[in-house]
Amino acid sequence: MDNTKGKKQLIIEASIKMFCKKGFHKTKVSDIATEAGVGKGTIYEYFDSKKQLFIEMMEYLADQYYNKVLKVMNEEKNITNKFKYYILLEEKIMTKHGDLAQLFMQEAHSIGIDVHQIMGKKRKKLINLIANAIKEGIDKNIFRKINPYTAALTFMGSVHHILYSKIFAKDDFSKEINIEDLHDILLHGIKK
Amino acid sequence: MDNTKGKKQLIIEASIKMFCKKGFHKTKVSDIATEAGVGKGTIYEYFDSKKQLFIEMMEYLADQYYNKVLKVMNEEKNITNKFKYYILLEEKIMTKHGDLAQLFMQEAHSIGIDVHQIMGKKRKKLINLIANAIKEGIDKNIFRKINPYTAALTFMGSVHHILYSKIFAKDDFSKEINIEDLHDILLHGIKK
Amino acid sequence: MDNTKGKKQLIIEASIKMFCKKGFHKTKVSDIATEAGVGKGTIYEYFDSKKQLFIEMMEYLADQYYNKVLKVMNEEKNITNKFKYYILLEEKIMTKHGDLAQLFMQEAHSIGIDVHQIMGKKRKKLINLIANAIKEGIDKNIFRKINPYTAALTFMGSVHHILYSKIFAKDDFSKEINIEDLHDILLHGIKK
Amino acid sequence: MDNTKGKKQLIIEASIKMFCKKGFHKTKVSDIATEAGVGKGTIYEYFDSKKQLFIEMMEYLADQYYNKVLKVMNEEKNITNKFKYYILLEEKIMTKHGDLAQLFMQEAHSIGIDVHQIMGKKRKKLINLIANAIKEGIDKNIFRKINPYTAALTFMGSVHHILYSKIFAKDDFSKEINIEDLHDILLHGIKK
DNA sequence: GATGAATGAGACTTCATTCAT
DNA sequence: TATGAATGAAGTCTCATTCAT
Repeated sequence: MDNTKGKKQLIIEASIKMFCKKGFHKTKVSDIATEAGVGKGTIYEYFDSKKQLFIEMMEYLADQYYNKVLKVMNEEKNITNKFKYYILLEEKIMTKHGDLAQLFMQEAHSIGIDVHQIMGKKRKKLINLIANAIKEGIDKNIFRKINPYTAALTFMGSVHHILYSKIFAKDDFSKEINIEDLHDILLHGIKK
Repeated sequence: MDNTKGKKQLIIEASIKMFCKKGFHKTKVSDIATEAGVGKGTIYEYFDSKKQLFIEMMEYLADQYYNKVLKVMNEEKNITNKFKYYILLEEKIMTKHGDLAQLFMQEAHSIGIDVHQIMGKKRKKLINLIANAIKEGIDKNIFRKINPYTAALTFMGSVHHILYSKIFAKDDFSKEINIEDLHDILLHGIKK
Repeated sequence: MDNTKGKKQLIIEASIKMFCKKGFHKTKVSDIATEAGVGKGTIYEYFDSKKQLFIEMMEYLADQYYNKVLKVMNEEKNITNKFKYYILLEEKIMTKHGDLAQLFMQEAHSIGIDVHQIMGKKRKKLINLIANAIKEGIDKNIFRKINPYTAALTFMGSVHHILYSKIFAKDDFSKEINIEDLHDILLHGIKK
Repeated sequence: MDNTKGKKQLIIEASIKMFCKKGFHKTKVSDIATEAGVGKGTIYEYFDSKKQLFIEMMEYLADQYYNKVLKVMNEEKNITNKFKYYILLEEKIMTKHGDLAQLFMQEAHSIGIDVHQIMGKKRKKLINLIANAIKEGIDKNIFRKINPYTAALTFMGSVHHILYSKIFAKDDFSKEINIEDLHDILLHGIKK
């Protein structure tokens, strides 16, 4: 269990904790080593560089995230509920691991990672997941005939933005936002 | 003309260019100085530190952005068109200055700036602007009775996310997204 | 009065104040300019460099100091009293302007000034002053036949060292030192 | 042998050499590193800053100095000889390591170290050492009943000042000073 | 003469990475 | 395999000095 795989995992988990807390540049490799309870040199046994560790950590997180969404989308059969539960899942993730969401968006450029290249495929899979649910809704005549990708991106973007506001920005009005409203607006639109 | 205000402005504009191109950490103070055509020390005549320069630059950009949105919202009287033009404005901004949008979100945390504290007020004003337009739509019986803040945040989040996808992520399907669809979905919702 | 000579004097006096307070390296040329109420550039009208200003300031102080000792030595005719008053003068100077004494000793080396070359002549004059008083005492058969220069240096060194202890070091025992003891020991020696 | 203690010692010794030669401000950390034969970064493994290195170096030197004086005072039993040998020791130290003495007095203020706080205890011990020898002389009825602390400070001050003149100032008359005169004057006083 | 905005050389310090053990 | 002492490249910031006004 404490074999090679175990130690790599240990380091990744320590890096999640530290990178989330302080960001990429303010986290020292030695911080991660201390957090993981290994020597500084050991990190370089498993990862080529700090940057590479960051990339692998991002991929690991993206996988975890995708799997959670996948589970929700597969388990819930009612179309509109799928979207409701997706929103609830996002809320749960962001409340518990919101700093991860920030990490994803924030660091890539400044590190000089082409985040689109790395995360692209995973993101594509995720969007497809949502878009397929929308397609299904269209096919079942529950949804209007709209571009499912546009709709998926719209839906995801709205959810992220609002939850981000609600959880981080702490505007006075953000507090009053409730998940039902969000669900309602996204499903029914603004217009009468 | 080349007075104090002029030189400070010069440096801010050079910093926009460099920070956008390389991000905060990879941009050297000397890079900005060279770009601005001034000496390295001159930067420190006008700004206490690199971090402070970044903050002032962000505030400058936020003002510019707000003023553009304000203009659109004030000039267009037709409610649904307001939102259409808002989307078009965002598309224009992101196409031309998309790297700015990335800057905003990306660097703050890693620099150790409390971006919410700094940008909070400006963000609040912007959300109010959109929310007021929605309120107006509700009052005129054009929009459904929804929470205007939730709607505003939903709207803005969707627009950003989709445009970001369209312009940066360059997914195969993102390319096919068109502004009309976005406008349609946001106004009419997904459900029939 | 506010002519060239006046302004140079103004700068020297400001430099005394600032160099004493913060030392050579921590005093900025602009500090001195502000203190003198002139522009930074003006300093360079009167002095070639910060270092040169420091040297001229030292010479100015050395003159002042010498003149005070000279006055005491000339005015008091009683030989042993000359030494008593010399000690009292030193005490007064060190209490009021002790930071000057520190300046003299401290900065020269670190600035890269050959303090001995600069201050040498003035120091020589001062030692001669004391040595001559001792010679006079020897001639008048009041003092033992000792080397007057050794005695002068002994005398001056003791006075400085003790007053320094008393005024700056603030040892528990230094407080109890009194000027009469010092005078007594230097005049009568330690041995019975 | 080349263990942690050894390397720290190595750096301290290199710093003595360089600080003495050029003073605090003109000595670069890289100078010390080169002199010690280590990398620049290694200095910071052992010392928090250049200033801290200087302080630790001062403490090290003060200890060495105290131990030498202690040895002389303990080994010589004849009271008046103690003072003779003390003078000879000081002469030896100042001839060999006179630049150290300058360092002590010169740099502290300009660096912003409270030298009195740091060196206070060590200085106190040293003065006690000399004062105790004087007390012993008084008890044995060899010395007059004088304040032993005033006498100790007088004695030490004189010795330093004269040796400083002799060794550094190189006055014409300083050359002619001899140790016996100094010893004689300090023990017998000036007055008949 | 007087000014102070502009300058850029220079030094401290950090920290990712290496490598001998 | 695991380690952490050693390294040195790199970048921010300071401040004496200049020079156009």
